[in-house]
Amino acid sequence: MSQPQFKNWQAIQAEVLRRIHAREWVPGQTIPGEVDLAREFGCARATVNRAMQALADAGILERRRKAGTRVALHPVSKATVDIPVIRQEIEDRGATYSYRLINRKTGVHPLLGANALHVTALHQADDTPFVFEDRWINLTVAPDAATQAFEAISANEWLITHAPYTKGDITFSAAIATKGLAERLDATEGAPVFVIDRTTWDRDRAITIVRLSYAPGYQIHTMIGGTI
Amino acid sequence: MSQPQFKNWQAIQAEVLRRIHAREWVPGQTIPGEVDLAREFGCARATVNRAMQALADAGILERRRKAGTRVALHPVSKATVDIPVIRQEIEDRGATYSYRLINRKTGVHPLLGANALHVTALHQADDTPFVFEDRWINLTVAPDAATQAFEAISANEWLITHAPYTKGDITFSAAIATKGLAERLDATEGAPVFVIDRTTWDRDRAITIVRLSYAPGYQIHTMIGGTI
DNA sequence: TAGTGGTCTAGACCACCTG
DNA sequence: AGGTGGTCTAGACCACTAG
Repeated sequence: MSQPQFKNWQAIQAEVLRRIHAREWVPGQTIPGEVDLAREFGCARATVNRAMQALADAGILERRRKAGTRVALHPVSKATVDIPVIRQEIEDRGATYSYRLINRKTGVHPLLGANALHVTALHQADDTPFVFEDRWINLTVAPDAATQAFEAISANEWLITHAPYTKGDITFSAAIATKGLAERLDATEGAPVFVIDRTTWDRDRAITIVRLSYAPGYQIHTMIGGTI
Repeated sequence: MSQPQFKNWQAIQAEVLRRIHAREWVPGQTIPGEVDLAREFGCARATVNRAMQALADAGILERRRKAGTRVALHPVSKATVDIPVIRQEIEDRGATYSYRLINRKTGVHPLLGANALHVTALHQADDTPFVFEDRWINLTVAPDAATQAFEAISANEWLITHAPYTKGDITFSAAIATKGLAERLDATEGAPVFVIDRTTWDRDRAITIVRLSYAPGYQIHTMIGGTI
């Protein structure tokens, strides 16, 4: 038995990936079970399981009890996008962060109801407009927000420490700068604007709904398969 | 000992999340070690480890040997975006997919070198332009592409099964439809266009570089914390 | 209903890092 | 230098589901 030994799950993961890329295992094909692989690799089944679960999380493999493990037919690539706090996003670029509250008043929101707070603000990088924030906060869920001026600290930042969420919806889209938005962002009317709409929830109650309109030139960068 | 028992890692994960949301453990705070938690939860340390690793992957916790585990100070939310094959993306919307090759010729690309293939094509949903694909393929890495007409099958689809990649860079941005692009997409000049630039690699060799320009109205939707 | 992955356990050793 | 997380093991039982 001169079988090479694979003693940790990362090595097993790499070997499985190698076989897929070398077409020893092709998409759609069922690969050997964990017991067989453990024997072949000379390790415990739990170690194989660890490696295979990581690959299944990444979308490379599809696993089902009884049916076994198959190489994914449509490798729906999963890209992980980091959604940082705006302050940090600006400071990570080596720029100086500044914040300016534009408006703050209570009102009625179609989804959040009557007890809602509407806050608009501008985040700047080196005193240049970076992103315009248009936010509604549910005061029923986050009553403390009613006592916050949001002049020194942005709602973006305040909410993180005062109203943790359990889940959120995010939508990325492209839009055109309207006249009003163009003035806020110091851009020309009709310029392309990257827009992020986000709703965050505490269980089933919506905490806040925000639209972030980024100044022209903004990009979101991410990687795929980088960690595997 | 009337301690509630947490017998599986999901239950432990839920309990940890509960304590964070209930502010029993606040951001920045070091939480008890795995041995202590295992004793408290009445389970094995490996089970606690499983739960904590999942939370660390999600960005909720920060773990370091010797230093211990802390609640993340800046919960850099990680949103997972699925990047499906265009055909599937259209069919998932209940629309009929169709594809039309626009141009195909070899040429020189500044990054891929002289042995490159340039392919432009249009993907349609119910015969309406959906996304314009502008792609370069490295023929040194994927020589089989030279014999492919890309008339019946799109390069987007062909590459998946014929040139698996190990990693990729992705950039999302917003742009304005130029005159030429507007004609391709059956849109008006100056309309907002969502753009995805992607470069995929096989180890250190770039396989393909593609720009996908989506017809106005396109959105990418994703969730955050949905799986936790 | 039988086979496969999902998970737990108790113990062990190791790698890393902070103090 | 010592404490913490990272990982492996051998064995066991359970949950799901294809045939």
